[in-house]
Amino acid sequence: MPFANTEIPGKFQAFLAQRGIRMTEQRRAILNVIETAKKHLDAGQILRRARKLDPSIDRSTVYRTLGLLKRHGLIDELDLMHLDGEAHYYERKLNRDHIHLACLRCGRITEFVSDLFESLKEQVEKECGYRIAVARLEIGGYCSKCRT
Amino acid sequence: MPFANTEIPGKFQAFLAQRGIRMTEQRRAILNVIETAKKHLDAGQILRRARKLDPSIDRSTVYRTLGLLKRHGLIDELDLMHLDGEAHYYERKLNRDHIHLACLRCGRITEFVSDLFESLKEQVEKECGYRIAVARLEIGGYCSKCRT
DNA sequence: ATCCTATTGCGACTGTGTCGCATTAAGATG
DNA sequence: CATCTTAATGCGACACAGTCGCAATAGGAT
Repeated sequence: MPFANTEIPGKFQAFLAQRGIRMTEQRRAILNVIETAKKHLDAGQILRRARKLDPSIDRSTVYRTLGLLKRHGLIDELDLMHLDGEAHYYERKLNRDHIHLACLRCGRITEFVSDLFESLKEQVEKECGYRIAVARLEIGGYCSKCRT
Repeated sequence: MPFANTEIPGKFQAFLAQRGIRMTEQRRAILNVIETAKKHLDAGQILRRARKLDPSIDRSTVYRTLGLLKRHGLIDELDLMHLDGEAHYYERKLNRDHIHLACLRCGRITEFVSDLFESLKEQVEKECGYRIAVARLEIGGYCSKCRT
C-alpha cells in the first residue's frame, strides 16, 4: 500500500496467533501478499499473487481470508470509485485513516491525511450518537496533471 | 431519498430536455421512480418499481439510464457499506453533499450535513491540486440505539 | 502419534452489470 | 400530418464478483 511500509511484516500473523486463529500455508501466502503489496489489490490480484507462493490456493479461500481480516479490523475495503470494474480493493489498516483520491482521467490513486477528517469523524460521533467502526472517504476528480 | 423533497418533480426531465436528450416512456418511468423515492434504491428495485409504470422496461434500460444520469451529475452512486449484497444505491444529487452513516447492526441509513465536510473538500482541492467531481463519505458503525 | 475440528478445494450457484444487434419510436423537418 | 433520421430499447448472451454446502485435509493441542 501507499505510505511507506512502517509496519513489521508478520504483524498479521502474530495478531491472529494471539487470538488462537489457525495459521495455514494458504493464509500465510495471502497475508504475505497483502502485507508486502505496494498498491491496492483486488481479490483476483491477491489470488494470482498468492498462487505464486502456493499454487493450490482457491478463490474461495481468498474471499474467506479477506472476510476474516475484515472482521478483525486488519484491512479496509475500498471501492476506489470503481474506475476499473466492480471489484473491491484492500489495504492494510494503518493507525491513521486516510482519504483516497481517484483521478477520473489517469486513474492514479492518491492518499491524503487530514486533521479535518479526524474532527469530522468526532463531530459525527458526538452529534449523531454513532460509534464509528469504518470511515471511508473516496473522492473522484481530476488531479493537477489531468485537470483541464 | 431522505431529506424532505424540496425539488420540483420533473426537474430531471426538464434538465435532459434542455440538453436535447430524447425523452422516452421508459425514461419517464425510471426518472419518476428515482425522483419520488423515499429511500435509497438499487438498480433491481428501480427496475421493479419502474415496471409497475411500464411493464416492458428491460434491466439494461435501467442500467443505461442510471449511467446517463450519473454522467450528467443528476444522481450519486452509493455503496452504503454493502450491508446487503453488492449492489449500488442511487439518490438524487442535491445542492449540498451529505455523509451517509450505515448502522452495522440495524442497517438504518442516516444522513448528515456538515460544514467540516465542506472545509475538508476545500482543503483537498487546495492541497492536492484536485478538481473534485464526486465526494463520497460513508461511515459504518453503531447508531445510538444499537451501540453496546 | 493421535484426534478433534477449523479450514480448504471443489463445484455449483446467485446476482450485478455489460454489450452487440436487430427493431422501435422520438421528435425534427417539410 | 406524413416522412425520415437516429437515438434508445429489448433481447439474449456474456463476464465477473462473490457465496455456500460438502467431503477431504491438515493445524496444532494433547
